[in-house]
Amino acid sequence: MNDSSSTGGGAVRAPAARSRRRATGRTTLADVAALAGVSPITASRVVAGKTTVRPELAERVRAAVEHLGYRPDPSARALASAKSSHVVVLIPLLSNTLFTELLEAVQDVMWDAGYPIFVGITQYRPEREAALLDSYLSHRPAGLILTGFDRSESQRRLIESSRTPCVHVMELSDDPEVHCVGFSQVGAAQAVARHLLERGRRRIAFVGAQLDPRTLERAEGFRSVLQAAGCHDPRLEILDPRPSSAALGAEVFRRLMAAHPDLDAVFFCNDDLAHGGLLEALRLGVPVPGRVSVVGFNDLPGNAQMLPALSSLRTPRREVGDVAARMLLRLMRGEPVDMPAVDLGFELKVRASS
Amino acid sequence: MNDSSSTGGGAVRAPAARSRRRATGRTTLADVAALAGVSPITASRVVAGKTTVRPELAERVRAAVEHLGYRPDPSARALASAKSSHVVVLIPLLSNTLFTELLEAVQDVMWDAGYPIFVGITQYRPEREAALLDSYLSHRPAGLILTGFDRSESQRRLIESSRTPCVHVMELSDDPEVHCVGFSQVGAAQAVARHLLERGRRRIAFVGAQLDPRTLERAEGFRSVLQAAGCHDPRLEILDPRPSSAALGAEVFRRLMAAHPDLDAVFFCNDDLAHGGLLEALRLGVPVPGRVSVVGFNDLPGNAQMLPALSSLRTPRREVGDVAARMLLRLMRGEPVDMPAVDLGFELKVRASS
DNA sequence: CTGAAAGCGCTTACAG
DNA sequence: CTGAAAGCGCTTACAG
Repeated sequence: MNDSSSTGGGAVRAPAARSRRRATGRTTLADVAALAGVSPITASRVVAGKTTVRPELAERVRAAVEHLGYRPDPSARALASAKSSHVVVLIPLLSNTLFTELLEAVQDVMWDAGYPIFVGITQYRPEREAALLDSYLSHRPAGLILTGFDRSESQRRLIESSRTPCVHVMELSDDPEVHCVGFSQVGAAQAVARHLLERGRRRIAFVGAQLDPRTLERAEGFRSVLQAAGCHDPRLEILDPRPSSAALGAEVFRRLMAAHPDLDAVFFCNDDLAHGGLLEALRLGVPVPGRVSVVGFNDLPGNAQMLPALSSLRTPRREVGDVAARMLLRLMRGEPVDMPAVDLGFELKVRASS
Repeated sequence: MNDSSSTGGGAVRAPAARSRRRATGRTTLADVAALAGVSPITASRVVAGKTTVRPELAERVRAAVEHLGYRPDPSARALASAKSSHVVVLIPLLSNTLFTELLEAVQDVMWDAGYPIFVGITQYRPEREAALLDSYLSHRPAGLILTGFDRSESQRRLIESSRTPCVHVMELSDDPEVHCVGFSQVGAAQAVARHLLERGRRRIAFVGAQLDPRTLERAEGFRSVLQAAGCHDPRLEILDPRPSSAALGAEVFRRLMAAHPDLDAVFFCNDDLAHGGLLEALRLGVPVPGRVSVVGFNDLPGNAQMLPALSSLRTPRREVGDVAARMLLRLMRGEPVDMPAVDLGFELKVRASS
């Protein structure tokens, strides 16, 4: 009941007294200050959570805010302080559960901290990311979360000169100036390769799609281990530029089996590829893991239901999102950060397929 | 080379002449106007794309914008015009490909039109949606895209009173005041039920999870057709409140087969449930479609790879996103919209599983 | 701890 | 078609 008076205030106050007035009808900080009997600056300080206000006054202001249903105007705030109160997150795409889980974790933390997030989809295209960065940076975001490090020198300078706190996710850097949260893509792929070698496999194929930087790092890790074991065959390294999908996994598995009947293991760089491969094995009557071991990557939901259940390298994407968001929050507040690079590791989930 | 002078301008112009000046170093519309030799208002009109400026002046302004690398400040713009230039999209979650595809389509259209989008995840929780709406509306977005109609009267009033152009997606309404783009959830489920009846199935189960409004509408459509055919058995209607997943689909399928050995078809309300069901059938040795037909919903990627390939009802989520975004753009520009409700239909993809 | 003044960068209304 | 003035709602310095 009383609430209605706070929004319908347009008719009550400043009734077209001054002709040039542009009435938006919005409850402003001035309204709050007037009701609390303080100056707008003091009201501003209370609303912004500064502690330099006498408790008694602060209480009066809070009561006024409550009574009027006051909500600060983000635009006015951003204009006056030269800083917006939202966070920008740039990810390659939404069609990989990896990124949606990361995003949800970031959003959970940022929402609690009062920061809405802008999500930009780069589609793994550098020009698209550059355009997004350019556009979003003009909003002067409070913080920035970027996927990986694959960008041009001029973009790095753009970010640098904007002085926007920034955290990179999914990869690690040695540069102490760079803040990042992730795990070793190379190391993760090495763990999978070693696992297959330990299972006695020697003719091991690697299947990567999309060919983004992280996929190439995994290929590198895989290759290094196989070369050291003296069983690396470049013909078993399939790098397909098309986007990752079950259909592609099935297609590649079929081709591999036809060309290399002695194949005894396949490491798919993504679980959806592996699902396709596993189903194709079923279709072809190739026993898994009897004849061929199959391992996926990321360990997205659904692996346990596969036939056989799919072994996969579990990547900590929720944790990455969570830790990265908290780190960014510290940077945004100017608080010290323990370590610029946080390695969250990974875990090989061995199931029936290997 | 020349570009660097536009950003490094802080040292060049207004060198701490007036003491109170807060130097942001940003290139402003005033800089553009000065260089072009026009007033800021004229420059503003050119930048905003108004046609009421003499071509010659407009050209000078555009050249100045180009030369200085001027980018309008969104906050200042929003404050002065009482309108932001971004669009808010509220969806239940990111873990359903349905919504990520819809989102990508919306983003594609809005990006081209120059509107960044804010994405809010409601997690199917009304309180969460209410909080998001409250927060995002305070930014005075240029437009709003909402999933479905399931919200309280007070929220509807909040949206209404904000006068934000709004389009609803995934469901249809009769109300001519309401703008929406979607298809008939009831009709889609009826199509699946009829298809199974035509296949000679009589003991048909329905499996729905999450129990959001659209799932319940599908249950309703399914029920109506089976009742009309005289073969509705309430015990075969499984409505599970847990989130949809392959694991849940597998679990429910196993339970159903154990309790009702005479079952001859299952309609899963989501493809991930159906995938789990199909894999469980393989595991149990239940022939599909020999003994049991299986149909999914949405027709997300990967159905063709399943064993057997999964029949599913294809929903037009990309088209929904695309059409909804274009409709919203028209509303935002105050242009007339042909029809307030656009029904995009659906298509039953019959594959080997039914 | 508190406040009067100025300013953030743009656009709205009003005159010409 | 063009512009001088005022204002959007807040915060930053600067004084007390």
